[in-house]
This record gives sequence, C-alpha cells and structure tokens, in this order.
Amino acid sequence: MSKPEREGKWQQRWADAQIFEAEPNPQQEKYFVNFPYPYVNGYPHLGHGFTLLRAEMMARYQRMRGRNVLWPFAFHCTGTPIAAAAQRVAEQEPSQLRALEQMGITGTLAKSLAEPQAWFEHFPKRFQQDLESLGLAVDWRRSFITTDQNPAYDAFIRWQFNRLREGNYLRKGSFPVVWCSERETVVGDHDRVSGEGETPQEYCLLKFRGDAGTLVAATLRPETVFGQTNLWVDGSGTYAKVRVDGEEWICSEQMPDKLRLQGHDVEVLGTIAGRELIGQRYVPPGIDRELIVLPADFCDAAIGSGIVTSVPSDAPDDWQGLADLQESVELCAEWNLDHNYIKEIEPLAIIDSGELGTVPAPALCRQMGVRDQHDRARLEEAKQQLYLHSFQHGTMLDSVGMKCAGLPVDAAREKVRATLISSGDAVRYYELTGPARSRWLTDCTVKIVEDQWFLKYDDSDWTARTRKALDSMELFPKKARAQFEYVLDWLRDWACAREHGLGTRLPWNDKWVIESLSDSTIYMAYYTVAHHVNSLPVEKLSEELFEALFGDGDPTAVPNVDAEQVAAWRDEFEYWYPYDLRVSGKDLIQNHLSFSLFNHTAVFPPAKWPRGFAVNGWVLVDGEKMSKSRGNFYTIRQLIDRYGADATRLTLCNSGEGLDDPNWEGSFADTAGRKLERWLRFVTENAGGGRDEPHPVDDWFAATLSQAVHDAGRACDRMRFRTAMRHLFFELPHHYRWYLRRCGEPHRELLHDYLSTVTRGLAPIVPHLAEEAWEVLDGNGFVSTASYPDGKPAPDKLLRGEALIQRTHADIEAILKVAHIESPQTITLLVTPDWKWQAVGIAAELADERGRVEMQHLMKMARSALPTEARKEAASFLKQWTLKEIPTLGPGWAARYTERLDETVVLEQAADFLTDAFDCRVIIAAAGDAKDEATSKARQAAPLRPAIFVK
RNA sequence: GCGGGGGUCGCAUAGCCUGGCCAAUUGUGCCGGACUUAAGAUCCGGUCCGUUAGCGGUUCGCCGGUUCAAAUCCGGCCCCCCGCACCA
Repeated sequence: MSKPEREGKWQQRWADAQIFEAEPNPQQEKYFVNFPYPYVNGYPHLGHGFTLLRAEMMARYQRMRGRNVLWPFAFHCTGTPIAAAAQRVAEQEPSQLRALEQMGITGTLAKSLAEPQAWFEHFPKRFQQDLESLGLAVDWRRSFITTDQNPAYDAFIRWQFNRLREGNYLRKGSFPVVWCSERETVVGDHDRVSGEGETPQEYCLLKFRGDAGTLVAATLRPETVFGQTNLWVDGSGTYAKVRVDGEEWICSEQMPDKLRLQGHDVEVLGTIAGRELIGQRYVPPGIDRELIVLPADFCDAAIGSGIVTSVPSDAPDDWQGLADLQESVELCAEWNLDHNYIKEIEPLAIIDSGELGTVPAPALCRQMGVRDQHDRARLEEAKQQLYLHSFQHGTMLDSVGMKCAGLPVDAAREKVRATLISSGDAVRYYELTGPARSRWLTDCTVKIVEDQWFLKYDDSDWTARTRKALDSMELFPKKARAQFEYVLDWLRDWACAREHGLGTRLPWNDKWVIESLSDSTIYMAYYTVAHHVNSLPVEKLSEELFEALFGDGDPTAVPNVDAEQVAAWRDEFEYWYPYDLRVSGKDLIQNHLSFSLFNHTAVFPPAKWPRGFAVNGWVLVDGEKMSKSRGNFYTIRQLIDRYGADATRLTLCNSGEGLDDPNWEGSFADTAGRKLERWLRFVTENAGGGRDEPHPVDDWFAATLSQAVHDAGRACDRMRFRTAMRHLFFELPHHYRWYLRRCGEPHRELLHDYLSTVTRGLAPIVPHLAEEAWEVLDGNGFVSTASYPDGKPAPDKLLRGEALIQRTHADIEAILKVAHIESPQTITLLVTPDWKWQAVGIAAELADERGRVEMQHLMKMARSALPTEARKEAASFLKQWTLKEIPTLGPGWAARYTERLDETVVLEQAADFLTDAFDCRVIIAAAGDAKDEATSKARQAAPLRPAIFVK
C-alpha cells in the first residue's frame, strides 16, 4: 500500500470510529487544548503547521495519558483584510489577482472571490481538508467561522460585550484615525492609493502668547522647549487668525479644518501676513523669556501650523536658519531686523547627547557640510541622525526646568508634554506620519473619533486580577513568563471597535463593529457547545441563552429553548472549561494571549481562568525566513504531496522547541520518509520474533528502554516533543544495535516491548505510521487511544556492568588504532586486584566534597589497611588515582565504587562478544596472574577499568 | 533605546538553571568500508589537531573575573531573533 493510501486509510478509520469527537465523561479527567483560529485569507502553510502540530501532539499525547481530550478548530474572518481583498478582486486589481494565482486560484473560483462570502466558504473548507490530510485529531463538528455571517457566534460575542460593559471594563474616549474629509470616512491601509502604513502621530502643539494673539507650533520634541531661542514663520506666506476654543490663534490656513476634525471649536476670523509677524515678541511655554519671530524658508504653511519653534542647539534646521540670518546683514535688513541683536542669539545647551556633545546641531551641520537652510538632503539626514541618537542616548542637563534635569530624553519628553498640556500651554495635536492619499484621490488627514470604545486594559484592578490569573498558569516554556508579566503592565486601553470591516456589531450601537483582536478572547468557551448552538435558529440565540450557558443565567428563563436542554449544554461547558492549553507563536504574547487572559478575568470566575499557554518561535526554512519572495514558502498541501503527512510531521517536530525560531530542514525532510518506512519494515520483520532463553545483557537493554521512555514522557509533559522523539527514534536504536551485537538475537518479550514502546511513543508525532505498526503488532484498537508507555529511570547498578564492557570495547579499539594493530592474536584483560577497590574505598572516605584528599593521611590509612604485599604499588596507584582520576570523575564518583562489581564474571560473560568483535582470542585473568609481556600492563588495572594487553 | 529570547565542533541541534565522568548529544552533509553486476537502500567506521597502547593539545560569539576545576557562574562588549500596538 502506498504511503498516501495508508495515511488516507487511517484518517478514514479514525473518522469512522469517531475517536476524536469529544463527549463529556464525568468519570474521566478532561484536557482541552486549542490553537488561535487562523485568519482565512489563504491556505495553511508551514508556519501554521509548526504551531498547530504542537497543539496536535499535545492533544494526542494527553489522550494516550488517559485524558478525555477536546481539540477543536475554527476560523477567523473578522476585520478588514478579507473585506478589502474581496473588494480588490471585484475591482480586478492585478496584484490581488496575482496573489490568488500564486495560491493556484484562477477562473470561476477567482471571480467568485469578489464576495467576502466566497472566502468564508472556500478557505475554511480547504483548511480543514489540508489539516485532515495531515492527520489532525480534531473534533471538526465544533468548527465555525466568526462575524455576523455566523448568527450563533455573533450572538455569543454580543453577550460577551454586554457583560464587559456591565462589568465596567469598557470606556468611551477619543482616538485618532486616518480620515477622508470628502467621503467622511476612515481610510484604512487597503483604501489608499499611496501612503500605506502612514498613521496618526501625536504632536505637542505649543502656544506662544503675544499682542497679536497666540501663535501655535507643533513639535515632536517638547522636551526641547528649554532650548528655544526664537520662532520661525514663512515671511512670504499668509496665516489665518482663528478663534479656537475661546482663544485667538494664529496658524496656517490649512490648520482650522484639521483642528475642527480633531475636536476643537474653530471659527476663522481673518488672515494675517507672515511678514507682519516678523520681529514681534512672544512668550513661549515652559521658559521664562520672550522670543522673537524670525523668517525661515523651511517653514511650510502646509505642515502643522506653519509656525516652528526654534531650538538651534538640537535642531539642524533651526541652527542653519539662524546661521543664515546671522551671516547676512542684507537678509536682516530685508526683514527690518536688527542684525546685531540677531547675531547675539546663541544656542542653549539643554541635552547631553553623548559623543555628539551638548550642542549637537551646529556641530553636526558643520561636520556634514550643510551649505544653508536650502540644503534639504543634508539637513534631513542630520535631523534623522540627531533625533534618533538623542532619543536613545540623550540626558537632560541641569540647565533645564520642570524637574527634568538628569532624566533620559524619552522620560523628559513625556513629563514636559504632560506638564504643558495640563497647564494649558500646549495641546495634543495629530498629523500623519507621511502623506496618504485615499482611493477617492483625496489627501487624508487625522480625525479624532470621539465616541471610540476602549477595553480598559490599563485599569490597575483589572491588571492585578489578570496578573493573579497568570501566576497560577502553566507556561511552556517557563521562560516566557517574564515577557507576559511585562506585557500585562505595559498594555494600555485598546480601541476595540471599528467603523469598517467584518465582525460582530456592538449590541448597543450598530455603527460599530467589534475589532478582530477583541472578538477572539474568550471564544474558546464557545467550542464547548459549538456543535449544539451553531445551527440554532436566530430566535433561540438570545442573550438569556448565553447567560445561562456561560454566565449566571437561569436555564428556565431562556426563551424558545427547553430548560433541560440548556442545563445539559451548560454541564458540557462546566465539564470542559477552562481550557488547559492554548498554543501560539510568541508574537501573540503581547496582544492576543494577554487579551484572552484579561477577558477571562473579566467575564469568568477564577475557576474558569485559562490553565496554560504555550508559545514558540517562528519557523525558518533552512535557516532563512519563510517568504513568498524568497521562494521558500510552502503550504501544508505542498508538503504533504511531496513528503507525506507523517514525514512532514516528523520534520516539523524535529525543527525545534522552546522560544527559539524552529528550523525546517529540507535535508531532514528528504530522509524522514525513508526513516519512517525503515521503522515499519523493522517492526514487520521482527514482530513475534526473538529467543526465549535469557541472556545477561537483557536486563541492561530493558533498563535502557525503560529509561528512554521515562525521559520521553517527561519531555512530552513539558511539550518538548523533539526531545522525546530523539530519545525514542534516534537514540534507542543505537542502544538496540549494541544490544544485538552483544547477544546476537533479542529476547522475545523484550523485543516486543521495544517495538510496542517505540510505536506508542511515536504515535502523537507520526500517527499513521504508528497505527500501521500497531496493527502489525496485534495491538488492541487504535494506537491513538492506547496508553503512552511507562518507564522508570534505570538503576545505576544495572548500567555499570554494561558500561564496563562498552568502555573496555572502546579502549581496545583505541589501542588497535593508535598502535596500528590490524589483526590481533590475543587480547588479555587483566582484572584489578581486590586491594585496589579497597584503596579507592579509603580515598572515597577521606575525600572532601571537592574531591580533595589529604595525601599523608591517605597513605597512613592505606599502609595499615592494605595487604603487605601491595603496599609498594599502592602508594603510586593512590597518588595517580587521587590526583588524576578523581578530578575527571566528577562529583558523586564515590558512589560508583562503593559496591564492588565482580569484573571477572562480567567480562567472562562478554568474552564471546569480544572474541567475535575483534576476531581473536580473549583471555580474562587477574592482574596478579599476568605473565610475560603482559606484566608491564598489569599495573594499569584499576577498578572498573581492566588493564589491556594486545598481542 | 526599552522588554524578552538567543550565539556550541561544515550546517542544524542537545548540554548551561543545579560547575567536574564534556572534545561535548543527535540529525544532516561529507569521507571510507561491507553488501550489490551497478545505482539506490541498508549496515559498519571516520569527520577540531596531533599521536606506534587506551593518550596529549586546542575549542563552545569576544574580553576579563571567580574557582583546585568554566560551554556551564559573575562583569563588560559585539552580533542575531521577537515585540514596542490599535493590525491580523
């Protein structure tokens, strides 16, 4: 039977037997594992595969540990990507069509994808097919999609948000968005013809008060107010006089509209020429002196307020503008400025920027050879460089105010901003990070949405409770905990609703659609009853139903649904929930997983809080990031077609564990299938075989096998499946081969034990192959539902004798190699005399915990304890032993020498093996009986290390 | 810059918490041998340097320290990955 046929056969049999369809069983301990539902705008790929498989292996492992396992799966459609992609298909956008084509989607199917509906139908179906082909042990009955396309799920999410609102976990606030004034709509990335990725950026709008009104200037660096020396305006431009929130402002003519969008009360009063402002004096925020208004050509009335505050110490533009004026009497005269006064303006040192000094802008301008204020390229570069550098390394000098002296720049920035805003000397103001143009060909601006809903992740009580939930969770790997703890504190309020895209509408205001990271936080609870409620008609999907299923509701109060039915479903939720494990990539720590935890502590009592998170790195392909442009992007389907499901799973399992990025190795994948076939052949050829008589080395292999299984089980408990796989699949065969070399033919029961153990141990990883092997072994039922093998650590004593043989074998090989002896005639093994054991025992008693032995004391003890004839040799032996051997043996060495091993017996049992191995006579003798040339080697004999003489 | 995780013998990985049986696991690649008409598969051996007796030398990002003893502990530096959000 071919591999695909075999894998298909088992998938069919599992489905027929419904072994993965989870039903509550109060007698049995449950285990609920899940994976963040994937966003279905493509097919499952290698990246999904790795994380997914970890959940899958855990599900299968826990089932074999006797747990009743729930492992469900669903699909996420909320948000803008699918809606936008469908729109683009409708518009026949070439890049979108190409993307589909890359996935092999053309013709009618491609055409149909102009409707989001078609995406929901096509991709989840294919996802499921591909994952079934991979052999996933999922209960597919519970599958669903999100958004209002699915009324039941939709109702569930509405229930969740009602609960959040009742619990006061939501607040309304303002939030900046990218806006098209023409269409009066939010402009997402997908709605732009240029400027994708540009976002609103918060500026600090500074107010400068003077006779003509209040000049306003936007800055990203409020901490530099201490270094202001003047103001800049566009002398040839025209400014607007505007009444803003009761104050009279002077700003660019574009600004009133922007201010209005940002929630200010704006009335345009008239205009004023820039020229008129020049030479006037204004009182700046943050410092205590008047500033003069000067002309500058880099002032652009189209950006911000068209007015710029000047900090020549730290802003290259400002320095250069000032320098240009200072160097030109004519220029000053042109603007009616007193050149002498201008010349006296000097930059003020306010920030220590490390190697760039305390007045970095002039220095940098000179160093880069900036010609004048029109040398834009150099000035831009200087600005970039300086901005980043002082943000990262800068410290405020003692000359600054507002208690900022000594603070790092980023901290000072926050402090100054907050101080100025609260004193009314500045206001928050937003501009885009760069120009963006909408699909309707309008330039976008920033609008403050006033009634934006937020989840209050910043709330300290909520955070504290969530932190408590985290404390009682199990994390895989444990190392991830620090990152989680940091994130819970760091999270701020989250804008949880959108005016566009797909999703569930806020129950109390259907203008808002719940955002995709907010409708995916507690839905794991929905899995517990999904197969019951998915198909319910709308009239049964009441608030009361979900309150009775997941909250505090009364089952008898549910409209249109039988109370007993509701109670039964509630019992299922009670049985399965909380989830025991959620597996994802480590990038979700900072949003999705933390959100999930927050929402659980808001909606559910502590008994229903999540029990475990597992996170992992992002899969690399042969050491490189996977990407379509590199040509190393693989879908699960492609991998299965090329390697088969089991080989794909084995390679994924082998690619890594822990937080490091796992690495899919092509060369491993190429040989994985062969390795698996080899195991199956091995099982087939050996099932039922073996001898019945015992052999001395049987016990050793039995112990080694048991130890390996024990280690593998412990590794699986910690989700270290690669470690487990390596123990069972790569290391055990080495031991088995040694075992065969030692005894020729394996013992019947032990052989069966070996085959059965490895087969079951591999079942979570490569289930199809394991089923096939299990059938060959006449196993009971499916291996998928068999019990994971048990093992225990091997007793040292059992390993010691075999270690002696292995060591001796290796020593002989080394000697033959180094001495260039091709075919030895006789190998004599000279077993150490009793008194050496005794001597080692004495040394062990005298050794301190560092392994040091007081030599004089040792010799004295040895003299009285050891037989007379040995005394002469004992001195040199003990010296060698204590100085040279002990340090290399490591701590705990003494234990291995306390119980004497009868080396003669052990070696004699292995004599046939050694004779065969080296194809020569092997003599075992006491060191004291050494004859002829062998005598010279006899002295080397030590406990557990016989002297060897080769002839 | 901030938070987190890393850097090991061609490549990939184990070991590090709890220092010493660590020249260091396992896979892959490569080399040699057996089997085979051959290829493939399989099995055996080798794969830091040196070595005519089981040994010696030099290694675990770089520099320094602690210790009888450091891949492992401490300090500094360099480099890589993830995240720094309102997006799935």
